[in-house]
Amino acid sequence: MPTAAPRYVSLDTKERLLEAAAQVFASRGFRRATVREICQLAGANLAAVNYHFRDKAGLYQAVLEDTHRRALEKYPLESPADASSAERLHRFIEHLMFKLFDEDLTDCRFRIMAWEMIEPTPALDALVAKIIRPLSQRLQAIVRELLGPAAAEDRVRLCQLSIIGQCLYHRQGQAVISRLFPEQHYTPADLRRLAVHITQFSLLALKGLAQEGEATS
Amino acid sequence: MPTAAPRYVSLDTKERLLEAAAQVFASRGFRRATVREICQLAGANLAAVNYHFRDKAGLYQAVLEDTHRRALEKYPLESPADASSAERLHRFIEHLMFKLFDEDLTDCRFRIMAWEMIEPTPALDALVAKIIRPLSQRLQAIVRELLGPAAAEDRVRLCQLSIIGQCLYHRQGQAVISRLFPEQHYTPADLRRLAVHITQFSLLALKGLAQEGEATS
Amino acid sequence: MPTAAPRYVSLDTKERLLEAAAQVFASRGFRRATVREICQLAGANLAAVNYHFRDKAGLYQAVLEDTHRRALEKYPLESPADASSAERLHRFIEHLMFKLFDEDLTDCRFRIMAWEMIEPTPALDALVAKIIRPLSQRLQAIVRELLGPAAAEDRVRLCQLSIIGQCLYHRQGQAVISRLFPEQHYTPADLRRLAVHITQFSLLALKGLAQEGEATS
Amino acid sequence: MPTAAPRYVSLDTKERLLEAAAQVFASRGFRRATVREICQLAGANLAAVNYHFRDKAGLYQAVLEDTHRRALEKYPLESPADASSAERLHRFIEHLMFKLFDEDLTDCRFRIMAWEMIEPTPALDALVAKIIRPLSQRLQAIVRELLGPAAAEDRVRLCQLSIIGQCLYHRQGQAVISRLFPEQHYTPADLRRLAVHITQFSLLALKGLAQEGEATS
DNA sequence: TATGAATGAGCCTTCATTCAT
DNA sequence: AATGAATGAAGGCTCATTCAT
Repeated sequence: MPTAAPRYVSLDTKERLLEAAAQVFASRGFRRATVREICQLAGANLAAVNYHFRDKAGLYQAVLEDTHRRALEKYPLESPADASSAERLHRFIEHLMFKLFDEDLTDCRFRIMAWEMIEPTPALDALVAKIIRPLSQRLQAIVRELLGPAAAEDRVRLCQLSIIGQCLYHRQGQAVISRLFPEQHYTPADLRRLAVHITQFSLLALKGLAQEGEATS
Repeated sequence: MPTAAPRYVSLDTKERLLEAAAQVFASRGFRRATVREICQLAGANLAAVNYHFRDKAGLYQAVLEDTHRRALEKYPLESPADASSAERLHRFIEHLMFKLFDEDLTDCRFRIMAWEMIEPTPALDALVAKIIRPLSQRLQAIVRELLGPAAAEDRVRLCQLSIIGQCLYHRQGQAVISRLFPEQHYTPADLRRLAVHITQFSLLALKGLAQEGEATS
Repeated sequence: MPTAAPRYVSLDTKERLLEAAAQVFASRGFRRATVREICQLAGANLAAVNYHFRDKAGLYQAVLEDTHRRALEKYPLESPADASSAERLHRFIEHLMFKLFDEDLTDCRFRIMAWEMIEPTPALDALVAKIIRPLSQRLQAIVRELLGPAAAEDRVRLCQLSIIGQCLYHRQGQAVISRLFPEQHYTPADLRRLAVHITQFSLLALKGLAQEGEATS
Repeated sequence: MPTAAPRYVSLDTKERLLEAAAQVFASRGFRRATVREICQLAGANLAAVNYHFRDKAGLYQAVLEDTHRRALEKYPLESPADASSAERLHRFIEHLMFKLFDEDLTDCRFRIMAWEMIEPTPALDALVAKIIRPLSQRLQAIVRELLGPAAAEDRVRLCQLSIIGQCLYHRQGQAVISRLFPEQHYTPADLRRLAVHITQFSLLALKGLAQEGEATS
């Protein structure tokens, strides 16, 4: 009778690989990440990636799935429908900002997504379907509430893109921003302030557009 | 009767190389671009890059300089100080949007810059100094006018970033946007509409912030 | 019945590489030696050098260390302090001559050093520290004994260089020597004769200098 | 009637090339010298070498011939048979030492020869015939005079090699010598002192051997 | 006569992957 | 189940040389 207890021996390496890969993929993107660096960081053999995940691409896929699963466990789909739409917009933006600058990497989906935007891989379709579209729909609902039912579909979409754009630029444009404005930092306190600004900026714009819409109709 | 006009025959290879490089660098970034692909596209020998530009990095530098020079010829520095600040904001945004989506590649600086944001090269500092900072200062002046003299430095900066972010996202997030919103296109007409939206969105936000500022003081 | 003895099969490539590299480095020097030739001679893949030694430079380093280790095994540090200084000088010279012409390549350090003299690499400092300086000090002690305690530092040094020079020239000047004097060969017997000559030549000089020194003082 | 006067226009480039090549070949040897560096130093076009000398090898050949010709003009074959053999040995050694360390490069044959010893080129045979053998014969004559007529052919040859070896080592072993003995320099004064040492060392040895030879016979 | 331009061969290195235990 | 060893493809670069004026 073999040992009945499950053996977690080999999970170790696999898990370490996943963790190391998440880190490397998040900071370098898929293409610039090297299997070597990942294995080294994980203290694993160079061939371990191919053994456990068939492929560099397989590892990437696995990282995405793993991080998604973990994120769902950690942040169950919250839907505090009771809060005001303005409040919900603020929370959405703050959450996104913190994710984008989360050095902890327990959930690196957002940073990896930033890479996928620049150099998409075959994994992008799945990412969009599983992560981005749901987020987009939540944002869309908030924006629609704020614009009023009369707002055109186009208008809602463009506003949504305006909001997301403001957030993402701070992550993707960091190299430029830090050169233009060395005084701009990204401590948690800064991120909170930033979220407040973007929320305020967007709310004012949305309210203005809502009024214009009414006036027009 | 011999041709009196100078013959630019031998300039060809160098120019073809520059053009091909602009294209490849714009679509792949510096690191992923390969000298081989550039030479192949230009119909030139692999060693031609070394001969004419010393380096892959030298070629990159040359592309940036060449494209900058060409851009200055094509779009001389306009300064219609007579227009209203709102009008000037609109023109700034529209100009930026058209640049970001200029498939013509006579001026690929903006697309290359999008790459530099993600994986900066030593050329970034020069790019910031020569191209980005001047643009930033023009935008800053406009924003300050709209926010009023009482606005804090910080506020001006964040608003500027909010505006730029809205514009850039359409370029950098295209892979995601096209999946989320297949109906979103980027024809010249679309770009014009987009510029109008971003201008409107930002103006409303800026005006709102200006009023709040006054109320506070 | 499976073999109980450990199987060194997989050590082969690395060792073959070391051996081939020793041969090529000894005959071409570091710069002119090509990884290709080494790999071909070793029957190994071109990337094997990178795998096992990281670098061409790493392989070079490894060759030097390996050959040094092997040499120490083969010729343990002899210190027959009982012999006369003349006798010790003779042994020193003979040993050096044999090393310089050891075609066996189990110890190619001396031939590689001949290259390092011409085009030094970063490895030279270590070579001097580990191999040359100890030898030099042994020779210096012998020379000092023969010159007497009154001899100036300078004198000892120059005599040492005169002795080494006589030995090395036979190795480094071989291309010229074999053309000038086709009758000059380097069989073991010749080497022994050569060592006798150099010893005799140097002893006479040293004794003469010692007497002069006395006369002067 | 074309211009009768000879045109020295193009000689300039050719001469500059020869001079630059001498310098580069002397300091790097034939193989490590690059056409690029030579042309750059000469301020000439990259193709100039091939145009004027057909080949890198052709340029090398030309340098050797040119330098030889110049040397003959500058130092006509002196044969001061009146001086004592000891005196002539001293002059021979001092002359060689100065040549080996002549940074001026009007006559770089000796430094190039040092390279030919290490990595011979097809030019070596000619070098030996035209330069080295004559020198060798002069030295041989001096040595024979000092050893006396009874000395065996072998003995004369080995003594000759001992003398040359002492001289050459200072040039070829410089990388090692400067590490072992930082106090050893090669100013003209040092070279004179060095020549005195080597002469003294060798004379004592030769005299000793001459006496032994007499005693034996 | 002389040269800017172009070329092909070769070098070292890195990378993801596969093989053979 | 896991890994040390090995591999082929590709990348950037340098070099001596040739071509076309």
